Amino acid sequence: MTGTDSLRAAMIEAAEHQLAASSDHEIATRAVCEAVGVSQPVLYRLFGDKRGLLDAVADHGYERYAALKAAQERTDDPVADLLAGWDGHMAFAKENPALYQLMFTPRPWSRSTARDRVFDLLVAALVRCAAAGALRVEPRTAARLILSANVGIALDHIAEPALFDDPGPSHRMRDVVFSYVLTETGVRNDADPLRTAALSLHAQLLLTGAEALEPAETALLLRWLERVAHSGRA
Amino acid sequence: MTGTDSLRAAMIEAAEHQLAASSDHEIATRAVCEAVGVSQPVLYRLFGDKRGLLDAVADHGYERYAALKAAQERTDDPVADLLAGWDGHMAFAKENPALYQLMFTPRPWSRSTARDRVFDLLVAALVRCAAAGALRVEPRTAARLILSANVGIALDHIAEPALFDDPGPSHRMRDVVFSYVLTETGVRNDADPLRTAALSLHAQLLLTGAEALEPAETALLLRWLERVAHSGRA
DNA sequence: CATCGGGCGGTATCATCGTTTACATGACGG
DNA sequence: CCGTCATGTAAACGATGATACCGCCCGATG
Repeated sequence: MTGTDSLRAAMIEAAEHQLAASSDHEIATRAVCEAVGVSQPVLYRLFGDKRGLLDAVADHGYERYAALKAAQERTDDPVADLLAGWDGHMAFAKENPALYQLMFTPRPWSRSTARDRVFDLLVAALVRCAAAGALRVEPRTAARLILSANVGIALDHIAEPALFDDPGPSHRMRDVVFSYVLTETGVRNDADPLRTAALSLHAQLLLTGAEALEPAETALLLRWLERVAHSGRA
Repeated sequence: MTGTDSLRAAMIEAAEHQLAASSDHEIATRAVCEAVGVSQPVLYRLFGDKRGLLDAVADHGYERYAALKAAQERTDDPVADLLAGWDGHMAFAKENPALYQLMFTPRPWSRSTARDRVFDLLVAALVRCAAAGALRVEPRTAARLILSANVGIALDHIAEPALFDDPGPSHRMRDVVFSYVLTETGVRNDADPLRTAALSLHAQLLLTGAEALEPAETALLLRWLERVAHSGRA
């Protein structure tokens, strides 16, 4: 029992290691077998297929993902947990790009449940938010929205890893989707609404002008709007 | 000249066709060569690599994508064009799942510019919106947000193609991200943009105030905003 | 206790794939 | 007329995913 199981685990770990080390996000069944000192038929006995091995690697990736989540979440503020969960998701993608794509990118004929289980994890966190009265839509609906958006920017960042250093896009996306999903009390909008409103009116004034104001008033208004718009920023 | 170019095109088309027909989203260089009646070295002469062929297929996919966009957009309402562009993107993903993943999923060592060019296309559409005063953030920032979200749900739908029949999640995501990116006038287009911008800033000033302005200045600004907001009204 | 049978792993091999080498042909310019 | 380049072919090489077949150990059974 434990013999074959530990062998399974060893092969999965070797496969995951080689996947992370490979430059083209691919693994060779031979190399995995050699790494654990067995022959290829044992791989096909244990996993049935190369795809079976990859599915197992993806599921094992979910275990690590879940462990990372369980280690950091569970404060008394479910909304804060949600935000931290988003950032943790991005960190996981940054540290395991190949494994991340294996887990969250559609693979034909895949039987891995990693993505579904991450979805369920997210639903659970959202249900806690709903219990706190912070959720505006159905948890599964919100989860689909959040997970898709999260995967979207994560893949964007993986394609251009330099972007991982700038939390701007990720946090922007995060706040956008959460501001829809959560109630007003739950929103942590670090984008200054006053500033955006001022910018919007500034643009509109430049475009169309305002007949209700004298030209001098409009000019002074524009300068005030600039001061408001640049107040909190560099 | 045209000979090699038409050969190139034929191989790309054959590769794209076989990619769409393959069950595992993979192609074989041999099969592509046989389909056009040439030997394998010509493939390596024309594309250098299998990856080169895939890059060419992805770029050709962009051509079809751009053609589809050019055929449908360009009304006089740039915001409506944006919404139609989102739906067109989803339709493209539904009809060409394998090609879509080739274009929008990160591939190591890929030199395809398909995704970047789609990004530029989106930026252009957003600049038209900004010229109409409907954009609240920088076009490139908005484009990154929109494209990532669009790719996110598109991949979600590709993983579970039954979801393509329900426009709910896609439109929800679309409205969420657009409601952040566009001004109020963009999502509810019949109102006077200047008036709504003034109303928005008025509300924000009442809520939070502006540290960049003196209290007297803020008071005068509020009265001006009221005049602007009620200018065109009955 | 002797024997049998089935899990468990190894050896050798196959089919296919991506890629390259070596060679053939045909056009074109000096 | 001949060399050079472009263009294409035939054949092969190494690596890969997958398999048919053989042996070994070990517990069950008479």
